Amino acid sequence: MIDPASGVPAWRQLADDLRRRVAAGEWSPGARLPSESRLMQETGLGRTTVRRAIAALRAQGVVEVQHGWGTRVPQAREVERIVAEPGSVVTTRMPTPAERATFDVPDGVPMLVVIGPDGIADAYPGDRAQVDIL
Amino acid sequence: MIDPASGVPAWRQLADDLRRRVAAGEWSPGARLPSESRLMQETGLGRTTVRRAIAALRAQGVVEVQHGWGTRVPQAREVERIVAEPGSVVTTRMPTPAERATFDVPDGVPMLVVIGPDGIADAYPGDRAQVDIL
DNA sequence: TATAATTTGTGCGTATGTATA
DNA sequence: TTATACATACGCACAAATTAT
Repeated sequence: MIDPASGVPAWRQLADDLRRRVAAGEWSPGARLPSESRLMQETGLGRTTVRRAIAALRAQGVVEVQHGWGTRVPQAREVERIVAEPGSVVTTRMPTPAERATFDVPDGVPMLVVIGPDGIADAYPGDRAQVDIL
Repeated sequence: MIDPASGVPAWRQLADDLRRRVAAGEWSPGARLPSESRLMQETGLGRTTVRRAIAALRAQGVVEVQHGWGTRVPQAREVERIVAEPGSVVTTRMPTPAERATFDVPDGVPMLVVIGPDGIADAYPGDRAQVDIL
């Protein structure tokens, strides 16, 4: 799984792998991800490397870490995670009055706009969505 | 170049190829891309298929098309195109007062926030930036 | 000014494969 | 299984815009 000769840092390979598995729904929200020790065993990596991967995922909001308990996918996921295909373009703008009405977007919240490879644009309220690039 | 047996529609393969070549700077802004007829010759595709690929790129702002002249990379590119690495997360929010000052962001313009695979976040004014996923 | 060549815009019909009812 | 709908892809013809001769 982790390829030391690929040129990609090991912590990044592990983070990428975990991010993909979270996006695939391997762990339901609230469920515990493998512990640091377990990840060390499964991957053969050191603790520093494993922790660095998890730190990156925490910063991205992909996982939550609770001291003494473990790592989990955020429970009530207030943000929808949109997986952007290669060939997409992501922009942002303020919502139109129509979008404010249909999505019930609060004042001061921008929209995330994903223009797919087919040129079709989808807009999501910025307080409830984020785009994952896998 | 275009592989009919790949399962990916031919127009999408062509669009992806052209998008990558534009991002690589193969055509400087204002320069003319190959005409529809040329792309038909080079790829062996029909005109409908070639035009569909270009339509997708137009919708994404990757190219501009001028009737009777041709297709070009937008001249004065008012938006900065950020290429997002796999493993990144894209969100949006309104700028902080500090960002408004340093970037000179007009009222009502949100920020595009790219959190890299390393967990480091970069924010760009939404009216001057968009994220490409290659 | 006029003409021709090139290029994109638009509309038509046809065929094939795939997903859905 | 059949029928329907949709996406993809091809070919053709003509209109409109641009540029060079």
